[in-house]
Amino acid sequence: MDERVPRDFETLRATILERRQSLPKRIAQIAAYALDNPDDIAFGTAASIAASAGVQPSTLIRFAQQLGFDGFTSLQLVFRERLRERNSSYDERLAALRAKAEEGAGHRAIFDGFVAASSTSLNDISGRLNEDHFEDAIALLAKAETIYVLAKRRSYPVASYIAYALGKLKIRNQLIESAAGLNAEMISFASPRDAVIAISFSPYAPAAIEEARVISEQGVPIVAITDSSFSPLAQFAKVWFEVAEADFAGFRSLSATMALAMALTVAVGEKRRDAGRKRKA
Amino acid sequence: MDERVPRDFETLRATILERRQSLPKRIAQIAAYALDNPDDIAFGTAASIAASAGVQPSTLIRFAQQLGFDGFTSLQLVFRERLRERNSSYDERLAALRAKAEEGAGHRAIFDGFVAASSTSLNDISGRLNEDHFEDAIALLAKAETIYVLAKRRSYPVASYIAYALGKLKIRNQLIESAAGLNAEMISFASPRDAVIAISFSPYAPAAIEEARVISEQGVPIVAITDSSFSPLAQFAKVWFEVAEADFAGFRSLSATMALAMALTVAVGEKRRDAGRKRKA
DNA sequence: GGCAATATGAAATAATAATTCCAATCCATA
DNA sequence: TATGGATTGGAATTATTATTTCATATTGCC
Repeated sequence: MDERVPRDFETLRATILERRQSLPKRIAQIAAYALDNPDDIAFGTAASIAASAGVQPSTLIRFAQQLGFDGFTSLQLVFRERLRERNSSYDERLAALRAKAEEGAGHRAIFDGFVAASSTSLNDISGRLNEDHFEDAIALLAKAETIYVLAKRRSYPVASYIAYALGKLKIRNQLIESAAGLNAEMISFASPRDAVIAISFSPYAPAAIEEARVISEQGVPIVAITDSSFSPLAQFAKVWFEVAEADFAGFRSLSATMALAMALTVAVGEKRRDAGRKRKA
Repeated sequence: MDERVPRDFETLRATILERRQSLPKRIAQIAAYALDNPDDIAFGTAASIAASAGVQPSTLIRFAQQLGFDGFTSLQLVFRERLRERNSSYDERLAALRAKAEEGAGHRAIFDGFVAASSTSLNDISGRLNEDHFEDAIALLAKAETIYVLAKRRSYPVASYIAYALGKLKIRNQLIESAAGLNAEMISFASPRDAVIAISFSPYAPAAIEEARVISEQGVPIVAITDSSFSPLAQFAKVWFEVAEADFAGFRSLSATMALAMALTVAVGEKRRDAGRKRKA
């Protein structure tokens, strides 16, 4: 007990991670369990925790001792303290954030700001998603041969995630990228039997708008995700969604757009699976 | 024990308030204490709580019995459960949505699921961001000549957003992409005066890990965003963040990672501005 | 492959904590 | 103010739980 014993959870966590390599098998097992189920450690008895983790109570005590505690009980105190702090400070933290962000102080405030912006955006979209539009968009995309994904600059991350997800769902798709300068050719392959997911927010990237125009003139239906009815994207789209992302420090959140994009993608995948099943039956 | 015993904290609270008038003095005393210090009830022992409340342990037990519990222990369980639920209410909501989606309950459920997964992730990260690590990461990145951004597959959208934001903030950066197959060369330019933001989640893309290894061997400091202490990325990183993203329908949310990434980026921008101002003054 | 050091399992033991019991006190009512 | 019932305090008892111990197994090393 003369060594410096971790007194708060974060230190404890760090200590465990640091020593992980050198811990014996069973001790490592309980170490992993502790980090995964901190609540169980906080409330359980040595016997119950040991059983859940698949070890003997004595191992649990040895684990505590290796960390410098004099027994399981003192180790448990750290886990309990963590729960206490977490719950008591939540409301206070939220109030403090607003004040802090106002006076532009501290990096933590920046982080909290982005979290708040994301939460706000999610909260907002969950209340105003138009379900009819959503169904229309899914139907439209589900019958497409190839789904083209079109987005530039700020929206590009969303496009790349859609492309990734479509790929994982084995849905043919094409991300319209500008690297090789072959976008025009890529677009020219699109036919009315395909479909496009286009994403653009103010200030609308000119390239994205132009490509959307061209592709819609080829008769390819477009599902658009954009930020207002005045968006140039909306006029080219068969179906469009309005997503209002909150911003912080000059950067808008992408969380609502991401959530909508993922939902569209997965719903399309599901619809296709159902259609395939029906065709067989 | 045949009466209906309060099984959740809210019911218990209501019951206590209702009967408050008719309770004997000492019992009322412990009742007031319980509502004022629910955490103490959750964590303490009968003796310690009784002492804090200024009563005898036996009174505490009588109090529990008057409420219909068969002893202090069962009363305490309600207080403990309350602490647990505080943390897991989002999780439960998410679990309910997952179950719904499983049984094929409409496309709206899919959308709600992704929104819930994102909210959960944000909620989670806001409580467990390590501020010291955060500051370390900012300091490390702020003094880098070039910031390299490394992420593959699912994490790639985050990387592309970071690159976009760094660009807007006029911070020199290089996204390590695989399109042209020149990654090795790109990486070889990195020096210890640069820094890397690397992002990878289980199952870790082998290319990402390998590139992180090489670049760290060149002495370039790495800031990693990953999902567990067992991540191979963690071992190469100077600073690393654990982000637990909730998943839905097989796709994990990116919202927490995005929020952290944006906060890092903007904070680095701010730190550089401050440093520049100081130099001039 | 054999030996020492280390780790683990299981049961015995010690410690701690909950509960019960009974005498003392309080309080309302006659 | 006397009396019965309810309430309370505090110690005794019982239970639960943590810890220790020791025999057995495993691991690393020569």
